[in-house]
Amino acid sequence: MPRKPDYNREEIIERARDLFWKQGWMGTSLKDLEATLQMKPGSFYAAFGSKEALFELAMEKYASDGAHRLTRMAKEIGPIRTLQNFPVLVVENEESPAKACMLSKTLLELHAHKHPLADKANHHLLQMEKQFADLFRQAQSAGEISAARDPKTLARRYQSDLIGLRVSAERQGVDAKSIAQEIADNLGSM
Amino acid sequence: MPRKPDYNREEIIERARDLFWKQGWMGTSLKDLEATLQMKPGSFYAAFGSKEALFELAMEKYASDGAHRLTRMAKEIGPIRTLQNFPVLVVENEESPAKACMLSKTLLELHAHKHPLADKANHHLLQMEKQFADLFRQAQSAGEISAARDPKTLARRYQSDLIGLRVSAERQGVDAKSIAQEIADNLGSM
DNA sequence: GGCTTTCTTGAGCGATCACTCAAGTATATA
DNA sequence: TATATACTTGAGTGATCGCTCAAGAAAGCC
Repeated sequence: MPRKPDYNREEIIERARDLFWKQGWMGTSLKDLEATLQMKPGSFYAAFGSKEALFELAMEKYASDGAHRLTRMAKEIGPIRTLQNFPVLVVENEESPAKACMLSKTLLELHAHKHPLADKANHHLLQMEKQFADLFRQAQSAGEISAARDPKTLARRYQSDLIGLRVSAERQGVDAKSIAQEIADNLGSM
Repeated sequence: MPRKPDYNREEIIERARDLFWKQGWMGTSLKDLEATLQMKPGSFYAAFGSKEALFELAMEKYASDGAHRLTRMAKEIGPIRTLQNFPVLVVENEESPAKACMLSKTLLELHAHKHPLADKANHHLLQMEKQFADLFRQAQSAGEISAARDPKTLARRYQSDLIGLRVSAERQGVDAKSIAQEIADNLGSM
């Protein structure tokens, strides 16, 4: 009977993700969203309920897309090369809205305010860490790196370095590709 | 002839620094500042001119205090132990307004908006990097670490790792002290 | 075509933003 | 003590914040 929405919901969420990723939570106003998503306030609130609800969807999309990309890479080139290539790819990607990780940015911006979105960002980061640990475990099983060290410890350090790399990549006058290459090289000699 | 201010300017800047450091630029309103600094808007604007001007002073204080602390440490315990201890100290300090670096936070928050404060944060980060490079150079001269690698490259990587560490320390459920210890240990075997 | 149902539109809500300024108050000099 | 010179106060500025809702437009079913 009724009318269907004029927009593609998934595409809207992706555009919102890119805008939030780039500008942050407080740095993105509803005017910004209206312009980028081509939606008037009424449609926006009918579709998503609130700015916060959309941010949550955007962050989930960010996290799950990242997880899928990692899984796909691991299938294609194996765990150790995935771990080595990932930092380089992230830094080299000229199309992404920002070099820095959206989850880190959200955490840093909202942690002090005890905003629920900060906890959700942390949750996604923990999931990512688990995925890294899995890849290290697989690399050890395949004999690609030494089995002496705890994969969870390796993942924790790897993620921390990756976060630092991605913040550095956001800076001007810093050769982030070199840092990424160093991280990759370090993994090669373990 | 005139009346003197009721407040100590340096102390006010320190309190502003702590609040901005914790809550960020957009996350800190003038109401917040009025409450924390115990200043009414009129006094505030007479003393500092704008929120932005005070943030800049706060960031300068943050940077110069950090630089002095590093210099002092290097005099007391030498360059390599300074580089090793610094990450551990930063993570263990329970009194600091936030674990993450104020400069990184400012950069991430304001870079996309091309806000002048983002450039100033980057400038201070570059100064810090230079100081780290100096410490690596001193450590090489003293024979404490191998002279094979470029001190600037070492500093760049060190700072990137430090930034990652400090973001990680802001998270819940992450053992940042272990990461800090790993960074320190790595420097020991170079 | 008429009816129902949903979507879109955009003016406008109260709250809060960074900031201003006229009036009042305190202090050092004369 | 009188006066000049800041400094402090806080109500109030226009702009923008996230968000609401009544009215109009479009599409599926009879």
